[in-house]
Amino acid sequence: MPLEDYPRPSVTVDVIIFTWRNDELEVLLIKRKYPPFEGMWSIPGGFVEIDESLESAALRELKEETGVRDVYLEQLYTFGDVGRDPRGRVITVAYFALVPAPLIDPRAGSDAAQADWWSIYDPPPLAFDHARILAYAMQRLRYKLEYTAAAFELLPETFTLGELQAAYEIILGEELDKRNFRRKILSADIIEETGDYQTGEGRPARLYHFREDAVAEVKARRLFP
Amino acid sequence: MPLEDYPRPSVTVDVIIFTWRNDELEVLLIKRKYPPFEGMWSIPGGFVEIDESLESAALRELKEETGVRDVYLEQLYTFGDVGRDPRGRVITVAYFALVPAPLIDPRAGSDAAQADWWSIYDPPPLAFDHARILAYAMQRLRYKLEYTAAAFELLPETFTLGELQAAYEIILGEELDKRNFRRKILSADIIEETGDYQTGEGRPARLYHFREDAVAEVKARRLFP
DNA sequence: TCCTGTTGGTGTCAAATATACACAATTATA
DNA sequence: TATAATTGTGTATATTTGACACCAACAGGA
Repeated sequence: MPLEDYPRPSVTVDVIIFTWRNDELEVLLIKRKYPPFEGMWSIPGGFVEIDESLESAALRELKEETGVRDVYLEQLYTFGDVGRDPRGRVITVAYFALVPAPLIDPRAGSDAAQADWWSIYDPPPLAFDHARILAYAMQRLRYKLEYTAAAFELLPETFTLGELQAAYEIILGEELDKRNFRRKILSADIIEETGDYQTGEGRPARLYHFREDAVAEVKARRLFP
Repeated sequence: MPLEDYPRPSVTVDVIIFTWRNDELEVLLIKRKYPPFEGMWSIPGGFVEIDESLESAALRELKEETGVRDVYLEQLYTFGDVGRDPRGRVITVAYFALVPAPLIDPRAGSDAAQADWWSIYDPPPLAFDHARILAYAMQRLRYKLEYTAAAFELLPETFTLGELQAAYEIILGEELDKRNFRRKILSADIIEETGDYQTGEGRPARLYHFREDAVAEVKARRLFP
């Protein structure tokens, strides 16, 4: 049973990268340089080569298009509707990742595609069915935050409890009680004080950092009811 | 940017079908009639045609190979490692479904492939990387049961609380307290008494049925801690 | 027919967890 | 130095979970 006898779907990978920036949730998008959808924004991605795994392809595309490397990818969903790409039948395996914004300079992509962060709440029109993929990724992110402490992966290395709570509230879309939030996070034993303080308007806030040795454990743990 | 210029991966769909039969969890497998892995058992599936969606392909293959139709499929994961199929580069999108055993006669497949139920706890050696896919599906099923009331989808139309609890216990791999289990299930308001009883050894047991109008609601709800 | 084995069905109390809620402490800035 | 803004803290109540033991109803065999 040969494999190349009749027309078959092509396969791409797309990677949704979220971060926390400017007090809101943002996503990394690239501006398309070629047709179709030339000049429109889209989720970074590209075709899977014959000799690379899906995850390798996702990491390669990400590096080529955005300069981003060394991120932890999680498979999101595979979108395969017939009409989703005007070039022909293309099935895309979507991945997503959470990264701290300061680690990434979107303009470092080696093929100089224009890449930039966009607010999740005010994204540009997107190519293909990428708006749908983005919506699905958002839903998954909310789900993930409800069940785990994943928000740390979005924040910078040190952060205050106020910032952490703000991130949870915006992503989950509901207000949380300050005292209950702090108690839950602190008793979960996944962050530690750095000893430093962040100053600004109002009383200075303690800075915390995520306990890296708790990553694996935390990823499986349920934090919010 | 043409789509057919260089070698690309092929795409298949595989469908893991679980049911509850003979007081255990079973999975539907088919015996391969052609190489590779001729004569070995495998998860039903096949190539995605150019003009059908992934889910359509999954339903079609399922009907062709097992006679099973009208099941609700959920996308599981996409497996795309380079060496997983000896015929060449094949990426497979795996789906899974929960069905009540009595609804299905595995031998009704139109191309007369041999299809049969196998215990999850004693499966035959499987072709390709299907053992891995099956293990992943099992994990997902357990996860699903922990978080929702999905076990109903496996049982026949009417069932006793004893049967329901037994299914949960075997799938989750732990014993549950009878009184607490009943309290939780009944207070969740997702099953109703039929009014009939099932007789047998010991005191007759009330029969219940799942409240179909609660399906959507229940799928999102968390039942076990 | 009655004894026995087997499975079905029920309530309570204690512990753990979640929720609601208000004010003093510390700084920047006007 | 007064004011505005933000951080940081404890307790009481309600809800949920977990542990636990006995009687009820039937089948089958003595």
